[in-house]
Amino acid sequence: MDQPTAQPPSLSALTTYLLSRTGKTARTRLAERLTERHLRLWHMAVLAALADFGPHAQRDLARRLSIDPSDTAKVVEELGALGYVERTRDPADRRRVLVAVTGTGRVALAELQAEAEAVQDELLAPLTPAEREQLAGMLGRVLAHLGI
Amino acid sequence: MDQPTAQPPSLSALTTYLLSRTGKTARTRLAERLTERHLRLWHMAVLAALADFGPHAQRDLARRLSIDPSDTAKVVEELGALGYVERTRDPADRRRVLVAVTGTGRVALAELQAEAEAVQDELLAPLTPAEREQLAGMLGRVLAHLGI
DNA sequence: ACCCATTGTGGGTGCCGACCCATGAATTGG
DNA sequence: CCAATTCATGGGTCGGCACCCACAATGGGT
Repeated sequence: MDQPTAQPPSLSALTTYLLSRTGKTARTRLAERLTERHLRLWHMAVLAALADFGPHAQRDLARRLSIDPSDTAKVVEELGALGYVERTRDPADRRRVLVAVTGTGRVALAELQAEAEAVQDELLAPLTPAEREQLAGMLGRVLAHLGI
Repeated sequence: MDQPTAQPPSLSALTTYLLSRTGKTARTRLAERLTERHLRLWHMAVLAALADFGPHAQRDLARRLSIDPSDTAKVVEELGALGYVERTRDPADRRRVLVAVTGTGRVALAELQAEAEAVQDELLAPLTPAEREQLAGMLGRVLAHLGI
């Protein structure tokens, strides 16, 4: 019966591996919930950036999130079709397109954040609240150190 | 000049996001080093499983690592071409192919583990040794709880 | 007025991971 | 001994992500 399903210890000993693995399931589970809404992770990131920092020229959006400008255009186009963002030509520099989140967009973002928190509760179930804070703090420091 | 590059706080507040992000860079950096050796992550996982648990029928390998059997065949084939594993028909059940790691394979695996540890040092640089232990412990518990 | 840089956009490529199906060889169960 | 099952394998699909180039519109500098 019981098929041996344990993971190789020589992998489990590597924090690189543990990080990659937990990160992947986090990403996958969140992505699944976004897919139900016909969105991908970049859509959420763009919405968040606009909500947090206000309207952006599309170029700046790309730079901030380090996405390819060409891909940014596609994501913004899709968000526009859903009514989550508005695009207007910058009157001062008519090359630029100013992207701003709409009310609908803010509502959608709030829902997405709720989804993310739900995933987080699933995932971090075995950790105490104090540990979750520690974890978040350490990950934050790691990312900060990477200049991300 | 200074382009605003800060990440949206409403994302950074989500541990799901932090996990996904750190996990991704961990995965990416390790994958880069593997690519230099014309390998991918699954190759390393298969080698590790064979080294830790001894020879496997290909099917069991697939079940243990939850890869598609078809993909397993391809990975094993590539490892075989490099001389890292040996495949022999199981005389007891000639449908099965027994896969075993070779001496060369063990050497290669050791090198890959060293690479992984190097990545780990890069990544976790801002953490104290005690914190790294905590981190590894927490991630281990999270994965265990997921039944992975 | 002219050249050059910037911006947005469309189109395309390549890689990877996950998946699925069909087939042939071998084994097992009734 | 026949039918159903298991295994390995080759082939293909699909979505996501990152990247790149070309082009058209616009703006800035001199």
